This record gives sequence, C-alpha cells and structure tokens, in this order.
Amino acid sequence: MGKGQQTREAILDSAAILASRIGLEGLSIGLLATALNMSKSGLFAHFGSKEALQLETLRAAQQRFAEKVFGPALAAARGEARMRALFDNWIAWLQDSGLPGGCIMLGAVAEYDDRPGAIHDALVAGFSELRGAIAKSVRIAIDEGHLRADTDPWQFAFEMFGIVLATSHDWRLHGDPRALQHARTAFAQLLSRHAQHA
Amino acid sequence: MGKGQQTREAILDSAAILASRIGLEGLSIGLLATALNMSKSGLFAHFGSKEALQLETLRAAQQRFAEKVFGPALAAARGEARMRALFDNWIAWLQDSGLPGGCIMLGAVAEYDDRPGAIHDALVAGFSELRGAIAKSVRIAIDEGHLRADTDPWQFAFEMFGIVLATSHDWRLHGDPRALQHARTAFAQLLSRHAQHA
DNA sequence: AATATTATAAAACGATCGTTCGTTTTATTT
DNA sequence: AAATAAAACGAACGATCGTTTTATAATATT
Repeated sequence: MGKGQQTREAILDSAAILASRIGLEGLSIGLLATALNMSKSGLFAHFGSKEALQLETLRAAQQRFAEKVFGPALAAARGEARMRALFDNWIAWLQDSGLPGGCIMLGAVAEYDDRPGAIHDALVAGFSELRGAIAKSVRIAIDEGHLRADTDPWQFAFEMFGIVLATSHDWRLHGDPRALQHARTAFAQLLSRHAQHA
Repeated sequence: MGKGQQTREAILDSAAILASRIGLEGLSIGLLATALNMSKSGLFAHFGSKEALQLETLRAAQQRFAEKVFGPALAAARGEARMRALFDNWIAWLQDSGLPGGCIMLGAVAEYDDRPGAIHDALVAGFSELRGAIAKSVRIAIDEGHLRADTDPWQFAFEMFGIVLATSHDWRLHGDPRALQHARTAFAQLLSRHAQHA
C-alpha cells in the first residue's frame, strides 16, 4: 500500500469519528486537517471535493456495518438463529460502533433525507438494501419452518427496524440502559408472534 | 400585539420551515433574513444569539406538537380510544407537520444527542415528557380495563415510539406510502397483544 | 543515482458565518 | 404634535468555510 493510500485511510478513519459527532454536513476539512496534523490543501487533494470526502466516509461506514453486523450473522444457521444474530449484532453496533457519536448512517438520514444529491442516493440505496436483506432473512426463516407462512417479510422488517431506531434514540439521547432490555423484549415478542409452533 | 412581537413570530414561522429542512444547526441567520426581506442585524436583535433563536424555534415546534398531536387526543375517551387517537394524530403529524422538512425535534435529536448545551437539555426534557405521557396513557388504559394488568407502560411506550420512528424513516427517506399501512398494522398488533379480553 | 510521479504544504481566493456598532427609520405614547 | 421608545438598517468585524493556485518535498520508477 502506497503512502497516499495510507494517509487516505487515516483521513477516513478520522473523518468517521468527526462525522459521527457532528454529522456528515458538519464535517469540516479544516478541523479534520488539524486533527491529523495536516494542511487543509494536502488533505483536500486526496478527494477533490467535500462531497467526495463525505461519500467516501459514508461508504466506509456502510462497509463497516456490513462487516460487523451483517457478515457475522451469516455465520449463524439459516432461519431464526440468523435473525437473532442479526438483531444482537445490530444492538451491539448501536452501543459501540467504534465511533464516539453513534451510527453515521442514521445521523446522515436526518440530514439528507430531503436534500437531493449523491449522499441522499447512497443512503436510499444502503437502507433499501438493508431492509431487503432483513426481509430476505425473514423469508428464509419461513422456508425453514421457523416462522409462520403468513408472515409478511416487509412488515416484519419494518417492525424490527423500528425497535432498532427506538433503541438508538433512547440509548443516545437519554443514555438509558433500559433501552437494551426493552429492545430484547420487543424483538422476542416480535419473533414469538410470528413463530411457527410445532 | 406590538410590532416587535409580530415580526418575532414571523421570524419563528420562517425559522421552523428552514430548520425542518436543514436542521437547527444549519439554520443560518443570513438565509433567514433574506427569506424575510430583513437585515441580518435587525433579525438578530430579536434574539440576541443564534442559540436563543434555535431554542425558541425548538420550543415553538414542541408547542405545536402538543397542540396538534397530544391535545386533540385528550378529547378522546380515556383508555384505548385515547391511545388510538394519539397514535393516529402522531402518524398524521409525520405526514404533514406543516413543515416541508419533517419533524424538527426528530431532526434535532440527531444533531444534538451528544452535544451538551441548552438545546440538548430541551430535547431530553421534551422527549422524556412525551414518553412519560404515553406511559401514563397506557396506565389509564389498564385502569379502564382495556389493556392487561401486566402490561409494562414503558415497554409499550418504547415499542410505540419505535413504530413512529420507523414510519418517519420510511416516509421521509424513501417516500414510501406503505409505511403508513405498516405503522397501522404494527400498532394494531401492539394493542391487541396487550388487550384485555372480555 | 537520476528521473518522473505523487504527496504535502503554504498562501490566498471569494463567500458566508455569527456578532457588534452607530445610525436611521418606524411605532407608540404623552 | 412633540417626545420617547422600539425596531430595523447598513457596514464592518474576525473567523471559518470549501476551493484553487503555485511551489516544494517525499516517494517510486527507471
């Protein structure tokens, strides 16, 4: 790996920390350069525009989510076990994504849900893919006979997502540790509500 | 009402529109002044600081939420009917809060959940109060014999909040109208899961 | 070791930020 | 109608924003 690629990754690591705290929009090249003991222009040259830096930061966050949450869940057995793993990993991700300011993507949604552009598009694509992957895991659980056949995968994914969002809210805004128990309880009931009983 | 109060309210109306689109932080006095055909300094004098303007904008949004969502629900009969009214009003609020950029408070949470200060405190207070009010409405429904006695009001409020958050997400980021149906289905099942059967 | 390429730096750009300062215009009250 | 207070203005402040230009230092390639 060349020197350029090396600093580029260091920049993106630092950018993720900053973006998690102040958002993708608030991410400033000046602050980022100071944090890295670099010049603004030297840093800037790596990306060519702020939007490119934001996009790369977002892309890196999406990739890390895939690695830490989705990837490990694929190691679990098809069906209910995998869904439980996915949920557990996701909740763990909320508590510690390795960043001080919480999930970059959830933060970016609030900023860019109504601002057209490349970042908006990347968010839509990412969350659509995520929701689709959840729905798919539901379908697999149905096929495996773990969930009832009349379970609506999209409805299930919607409710699961809601549990995650509420957990994130309570955990981040209120620092409420009960959120984790609430989440576990809610998901257990969501699962049992659609469970295929023998 | 004096002239000052009059323009002050016009400013806050315009500020709500801007803040809903670009966030409380992105709310700029220059843009706001331009939108109102005022001078920056003239506008600024009404509040004395940007943070004061942000706080007033937030406070106005909280008040409008109370008027449009919570207040009307109190007109419904105690218990389940009131909870349904609250939920319906809330979902309607997500679709049209009168602002082009969605709920200001939900947006502000993403910006200020980890930034200490007066805005953070106002958000914590507001959402705590909201959650407490939901829990209270659950307790009333239990007392009225509509919900089972072993229903945990906080758990219920958590799940209800999650449904709202997921609805907001799908509606705003994806513009997905199915979100409304998903929300209704989820809430109906949440209610029936805790329903006290005769 | 010499050369070509890449990476970083320094300085400056115009724009906008929140804020302050006098001053002037507009309302309100006497 | 005169006196007073409130409100809005225009200009400027220092700071920071993203970006561009020009130049130097470090790295890779031959």
